[in-house]
This record gives sequence, C-alpha cells and structure tokens, in this order.
Amino acid sequence: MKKNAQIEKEMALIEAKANVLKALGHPTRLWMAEQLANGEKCVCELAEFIDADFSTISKHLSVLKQAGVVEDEKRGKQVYYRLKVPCILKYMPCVEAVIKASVKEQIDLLG
Amino acid sequence: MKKNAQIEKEMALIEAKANVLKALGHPTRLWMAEQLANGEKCVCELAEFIDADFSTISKHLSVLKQAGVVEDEKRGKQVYYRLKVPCILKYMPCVEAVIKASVKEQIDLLG
DNA sequence: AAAACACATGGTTAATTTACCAAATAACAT
DNA sequence: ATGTTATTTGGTAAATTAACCATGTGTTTT
Repeated sequence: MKKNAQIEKEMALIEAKANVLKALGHPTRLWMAEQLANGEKCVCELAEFIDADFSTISKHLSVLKQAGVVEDEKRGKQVYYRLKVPCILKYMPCVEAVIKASVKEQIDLLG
Repeated sequence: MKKNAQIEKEMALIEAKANVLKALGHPTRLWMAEQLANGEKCVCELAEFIDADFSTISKHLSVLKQAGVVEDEKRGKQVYYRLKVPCILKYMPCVEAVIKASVKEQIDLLG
C-alpha cells in the first residue's frame, strides 16, 4: 500500500471515530444513550422526560442512528431504539474522571 | 435533597460529560489527543502534521484544554500539551466497534 | 535593545447545528 | 373509510462552530 493511501485510511478512521463521539457529545443524545443502556425504549418513553419538541427528539435519535450508536425497530405504532454496541457507555467513568480532575483543579485554585 | 435539585445535578453532570465527548468529536482534536497518548508534545510538533493555520490548531488545543482533556505547560519558547486523564483513549476500541458494526451492515446489505 | 520564534487572541465570515412549527407517513382503532 | 396515535421529514431562523488573517504576548537569540 502506498504511503498516501495509508494516511488517507487513517484519516478516514479518525473522522469516523470523531463522528461517533460527536453524536454522543450533546446532552440530550448522551442522556438518551444512557437510558438505552437499561434496555430498548420507544421514542415516546424517552420523550416523556425530555422537554423539547417531538421532532427535535426524533432528529437527535436519527443522529445517533446515523452514527451507528443505536438501531431502531418499528413494532406496531411505535419505534423502539436500542444501543447497538453497549460498550459505548462503559467509557463514562473515565469521562467523569476528566470532569472530576477539572473540578478538583478549580477547588485547589481557591485554596 | 429535593427531587428537583437531584435532577438538576444529573443534568449538570450529563452536560459536563457531553462537553468532554464533544471536545473529542472533531477529527483534528481526536487526532491530537491520540498523539498525546504517546507522551506530551509541543504545539509545533503537532502542527507539523496538521494542514491548518497555526491559530486554528491553537484554538483546537484550547477546546481540549477547556474540556479538561489536556493540560499545558510552557517551557521556554514552547508550550507542551499532555493528556490529563489518559484513560480517555482506552475507549477507542469500542468506538471502532461501532464503526465496524455499521460498515458490516452496509456490506450485508449489498449481499 | 532589536529581531526572531512559538503561541495565543480578536475579528470576520462561511458552514454547521439545533430548535421549533407545520405537514407527511404509517399503523392501529372505530 | 376515517380518525387517532406515534414518529419522521421539510422548512426556517437563531445559535454555535471552525477556519482564516492580522495582531498581540512572552521568550529566547543576536
């Protein structure tokens, strides 16, 4: 494989990964993903707790789906969403560690 | 603790986490973070491989810093950046699994 | 002290994202 | 068939982001 082809491949992978992280990088979408960790839910069940237009909710789910984080299945009138790769949330403790480190820094600054 | 206070606390945490993921949700920034997994680098070392204005690179680093993903230290003329919480990249295999699942789906679709 | 170097910051513009509303679709109930 | 419920889609305006250029700041080098 030529060098340039190799680099382009790496860039494509980076972009794909960034896209997944970006999809989870919105409060509403991250919350949705965390809810789905407890098992599939229909849109209406998620919507119950989100203060936003139904169309907004639907679009957020579509972003998650597009990124490959969730998959959906229509059953009757409802559409059920579930995590496609559950490990995606195993990460959160580390993300929280990042936050804790920052907060700790702030506190230390104050003495 | 009152119920509303509890919910607000949860929302604040979700927002903080989403912010970290969002910071990593850009190809350039994710690439930077991955480079730093091999040890600290100065801005100039990172810039060498990024085709963008120096100011753009600086701003991306500032986003990562703001999110608490990296920390910086000025030594002489140069500023060195390093990962603050290295586990942040342990996650990538799972992110890649998300991508693989999607790609596999595409392939299966084609028969 | 002046020039050179390594970064950061402010300003601007274009592109992207997000949210809402209205309208479309799809499945079930009547 | 018609109405109703669940969800998606298209359109649009406001907010955010990302890139560039020009300029500013701090640190060496001369």
